[in-house]
Amino acid sequence: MVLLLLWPYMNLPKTYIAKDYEKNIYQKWLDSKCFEANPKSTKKHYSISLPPPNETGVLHVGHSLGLTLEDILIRHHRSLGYDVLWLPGTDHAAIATENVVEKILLKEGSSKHKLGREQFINRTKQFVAGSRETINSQIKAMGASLDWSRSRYTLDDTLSRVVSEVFVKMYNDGLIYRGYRIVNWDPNLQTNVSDDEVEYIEEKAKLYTFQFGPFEISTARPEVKFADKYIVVNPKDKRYSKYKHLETFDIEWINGKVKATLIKDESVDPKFGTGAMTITPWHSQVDFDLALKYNLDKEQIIDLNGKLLDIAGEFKGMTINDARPKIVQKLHSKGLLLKVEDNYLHKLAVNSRGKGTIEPQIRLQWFIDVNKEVVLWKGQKKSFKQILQSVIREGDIKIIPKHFEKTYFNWINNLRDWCISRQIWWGHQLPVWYKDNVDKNEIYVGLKPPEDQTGWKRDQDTLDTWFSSSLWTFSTLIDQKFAKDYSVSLKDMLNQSLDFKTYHPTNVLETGWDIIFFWVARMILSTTYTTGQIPFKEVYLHGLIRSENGKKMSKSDPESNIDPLEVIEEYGADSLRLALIQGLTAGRDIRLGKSKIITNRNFCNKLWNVARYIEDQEISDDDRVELKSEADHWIISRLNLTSKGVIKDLNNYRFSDAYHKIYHFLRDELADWYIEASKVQENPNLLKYILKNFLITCHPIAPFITEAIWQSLDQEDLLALKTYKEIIEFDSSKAQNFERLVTIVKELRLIKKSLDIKKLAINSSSGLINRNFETIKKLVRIEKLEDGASTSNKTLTIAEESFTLNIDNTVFKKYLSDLEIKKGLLDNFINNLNKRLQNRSYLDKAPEELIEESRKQLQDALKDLELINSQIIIIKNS
RNA sequence: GGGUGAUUAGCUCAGUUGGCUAGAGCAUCUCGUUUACACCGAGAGGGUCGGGGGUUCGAGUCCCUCAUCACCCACCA
Repeated sequence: MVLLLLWPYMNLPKTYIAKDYEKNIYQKWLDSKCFEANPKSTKKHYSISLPPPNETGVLHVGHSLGLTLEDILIRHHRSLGYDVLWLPGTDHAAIATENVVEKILLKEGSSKHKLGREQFINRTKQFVAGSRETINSQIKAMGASLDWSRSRYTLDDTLSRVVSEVFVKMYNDGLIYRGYRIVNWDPNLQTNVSDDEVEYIEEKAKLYTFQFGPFEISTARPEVKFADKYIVVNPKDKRYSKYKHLETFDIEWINGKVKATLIKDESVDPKFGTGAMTITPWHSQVDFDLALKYNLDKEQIIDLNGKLLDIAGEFKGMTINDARPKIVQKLHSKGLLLKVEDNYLHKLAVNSRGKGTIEPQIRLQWFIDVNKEVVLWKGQKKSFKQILQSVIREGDIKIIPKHFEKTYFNWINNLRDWCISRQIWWGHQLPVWYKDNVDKNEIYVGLKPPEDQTGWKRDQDTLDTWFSSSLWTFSTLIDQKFAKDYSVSLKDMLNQSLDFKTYHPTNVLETGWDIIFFWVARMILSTTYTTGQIPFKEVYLHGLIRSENGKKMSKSDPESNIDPLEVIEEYGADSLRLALIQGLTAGRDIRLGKSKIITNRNFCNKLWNVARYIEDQEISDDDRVELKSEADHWIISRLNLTSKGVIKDLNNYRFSDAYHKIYHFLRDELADWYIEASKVQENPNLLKYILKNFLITCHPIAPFITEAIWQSLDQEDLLALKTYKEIIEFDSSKAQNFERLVTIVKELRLIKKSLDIKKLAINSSSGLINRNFETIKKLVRIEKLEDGASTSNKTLTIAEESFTLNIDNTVFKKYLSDLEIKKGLLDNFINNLNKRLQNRSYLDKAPEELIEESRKQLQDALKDLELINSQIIIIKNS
């Protein structure tokens, strides 16, 4: 006890326990309103829209990465002196949310249809109300410096208004149409989904070959074949050259005779199976396209619940899975089954939400036309497809990393009309009314219901979630006072909203590459159309986070799954942030495991202890900073380099490089060398200066710990409010002297270590060594060699400084082998340089600075070699 | 079938317009308890940069080719 009291007083505890600080610090930031944007400010502006998480979501490590990168960019720009807006919000996530609520209802023995639309929506609102705060508080735990005063939600009045406005505008421009098209129908969820939401799961299935009149046809899906009456072959296929295009055949089939027509079309692959196939236009996109091309009949076989219709005769009402073997059996009994192959690899289409099997259906749906050239962009009428291509091609928007531009173009080239209607209730209901009957042609599309509502019925469908999120960058910046004022047009709403005028286009969209089609492309589409502006100037794509063994993280595998909330609790948000950017490359997946997080927790603790040490120093009252020792000049030169380098890296999205600079400075320069040196040649005011400036540099990357230390330095203001500062001047020749000192210390340590000498003493007439002798003594743990103490003293020269050592001949000779190795390396290097410098072509073609550098390198190397040689001679002679 | 990315130390990865005597973290090994820190310090070992060819004064970096892995898109009757 007594002993403890005698220990020097320390402000800070010995280890940094993040959770003791982070919540308080975040609250302080909130209280100071330092995250709030100020559009009236005369500073330059910088803005990012947070990709809105699902309101019912729980923070996962993918969110953490996005939040970390965006927060770094945001804080970095604040430090650069910008007025900054980072706008948060949540997405209503139509299908996902409806799905969750339906499951809850199912448990209660209820269903959405039992409740009815209004009650169901109320129920969903209730459910959602609680969970939005959950995700937001988890975002705060990451340290994200969002402007919460501007938080938005996709179902806000303003955003809903904009959704309707854009729908109506597109409809009036003829860009939205209603039509019968093949859609991806999910019988489980009773809705269709967009092409991009369909996933394919590979499975083994049976491939059946049947006799179909004179043709043999193969299929994995006999149950849809009832109404097949078109055979398609390739026109170049010689096996079928005796038959003519449009020739008809009477064919015995599942339920008796059918009349079938032959179609010859290039799209058929003659190498697959028999080269002949039948088509089912109602339940296949490709078949549907063929049917359109040749104007063929289309018949529905399967209903919306996945059951067979009347056309199936005796099989009517059966589900597909039940009917399949029975139909095969029937065809077999009729002698029409020729072959069954078992291991046919087949890709099953499923909904990415809920994994229900997709059953293509023809349905009357709403679409956005991507090919109609009526959209005004840069003074020309273009199609959405053309605009999507041109903004990237012409550099209006830059994608980082660049190679994703190819993926993007590839997707756009294959883009079909975007199906925007969904048969669910949670979301933006279509602003569409029908007179009397849904199937009749009288349609009203408007912001408000028809004035005389008698006989009008609103479309029951809602819009694809991505329709509203595609408006996110600008719909969130519109003044909310306009939401219900229909006297103000959409154009005026934009023009009169200061936030929109100030912060749009946003500077960068930061998101995962997996969302480039869903969201990035659609934002460009909707935003250019509505505002005439691009939504963002740059797109930074990050990769997916994988577990340490390279697998996708999943909650079902708790061994490898990293839960950010657990990590924050145990190691702190900063450790997680640092781990996420260590080794990060744009667009590439990263592996994340505990070890990386622990490394960075250790790094935080190192910073903590450096601060602890510095705070313990007696700082003189005047607070004046002055450079005294060579170490002082050196560390300032390093700090300068680090600080400037980090700023440059962050300007260029080089997060990992910035990380390494900070890591290197703290551990290898400040802690290992300068602090140790400063214990001998004290300069506490400078130490504090270095710490403060280093904290400013680190703050965007590790905001919590830097702020915690800043607060403990008795600072009255918040670190979060500080801007980058110029580092004071230094003398570079003095800085270089210290560099030489470092070389000497390293060499002496090596001698002690490799020659296993416990006590080493040196003597020197060198000014550098004598000025810094106490430092060397401390760093190497050596003694001063008394003048004339021994006649067997050996002379060494390192970094141009000579000194004598008290080692005996046998030990000294062991040092020879070290020197020989060094000499070998140096010889090699010199040879290469000589070769290069004697090469005529090199001298002619290489840039002058480079040649100059080579010459200097050679000079230095020769000098080193000379020293080593003389050293070797001394040792050999001793 | 079309496309993209990757292949660098035992592991995870940097290496920006070619200038490299190829780096970092982790792991391994040796040494060390020096009052900021053992969540520490001082050191060491470890690589013919996937193979082959080419362009160049010069290639980890650019081009061609092969191999392996991962992913995306389309198709799969």
